[in-house]
Amino acid sequence: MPVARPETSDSRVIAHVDMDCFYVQVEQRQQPNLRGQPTAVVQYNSWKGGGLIAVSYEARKFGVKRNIPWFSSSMRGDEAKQVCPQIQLVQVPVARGKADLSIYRDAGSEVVSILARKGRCERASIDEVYLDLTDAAQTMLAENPPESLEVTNEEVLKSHVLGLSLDAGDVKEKVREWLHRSDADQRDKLLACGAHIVAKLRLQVLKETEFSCSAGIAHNKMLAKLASGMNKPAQQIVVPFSSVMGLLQPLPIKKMKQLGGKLGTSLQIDLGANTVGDLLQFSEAKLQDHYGLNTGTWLWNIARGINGDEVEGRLLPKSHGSGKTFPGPRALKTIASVSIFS
DNA sequence: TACAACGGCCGC
DNA sequence: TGCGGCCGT
Repeated sequence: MPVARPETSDSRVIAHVDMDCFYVQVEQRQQPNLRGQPTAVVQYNSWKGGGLIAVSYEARKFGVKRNIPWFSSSMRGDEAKQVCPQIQLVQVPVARGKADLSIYRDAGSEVVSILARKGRCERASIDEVYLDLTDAAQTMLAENPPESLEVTNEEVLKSHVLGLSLDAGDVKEKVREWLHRSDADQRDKLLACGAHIVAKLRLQVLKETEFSCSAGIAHNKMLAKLASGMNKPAQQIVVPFSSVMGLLQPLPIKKMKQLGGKLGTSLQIDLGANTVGDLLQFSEAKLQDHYGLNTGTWLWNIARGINGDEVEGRLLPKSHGSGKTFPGPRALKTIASVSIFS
């Protein structure tokens, strides 16, 4: 059996790119008069003004909230009008009697085609992309490391660095310091390169598509995804190794991807674990007893910020036309998450 | 409170 | 392989 790389020394560079209120941005590009205005995209407007599926940040200031209409309704078009009378409501196109999201899917493809210039892309949803920048970051570190850059892209200096103390002094200067440290851990240097690359990519996306996005840069998909949502819109954040436990420890268990449902509830009720940090006290065997080998190991790992999931390289949201089936992306995933014990 | 969705993933 | 449960959008 080949020796597996311990996940605890994971030095990949993974970005999670999250488009900002994407459906709204797509409509605002089409109708520039909507830019800067409180705007929401609704589908099925016949019942109480339609369900909100995207809300601009201007509208959010008025308390307009996104709503998953087919799931415990909270706010619909009529209600949005009440709290924000000037809100612009745009309807999702309808084809064959159903909401047709294809214009948004196509707009997402524009973004992916730009991101894919720098690394392997996985479309996680209509408006979210994972990007594996390991190779690009290693190349940059070898050939053009941040510490030797003569001119630094201003955008990367707007990055957030999780755990960086910002009590006093010039924030931008502290970020510059962190990004350009020559004595940093090698893994942090790779993340710094990732931050530079992502900053440029986000500018390029803005230039070519007019869409803004937010991003998280970390050593695995789980952490990158957690981070990308922390500062929206139009911002990015890096998660250094040293900040991982501080991020996870107080995090409510239900906020973790895959733990928002019944499994998360069971962890709270059956194990009394309300934060990710609470999971640390349970042995792997104990978690496996409760939830099976795979899930138990997965839980033990994520509590420690370990996640071996690969960026899969799916550029298209659906697999139509290719009759080709391949054996097992699943097997790989299982091996990755168990490998630290071998 | 359901009402009007859909795709990916997983285990059986 | 197909189906149902689960999960997130």
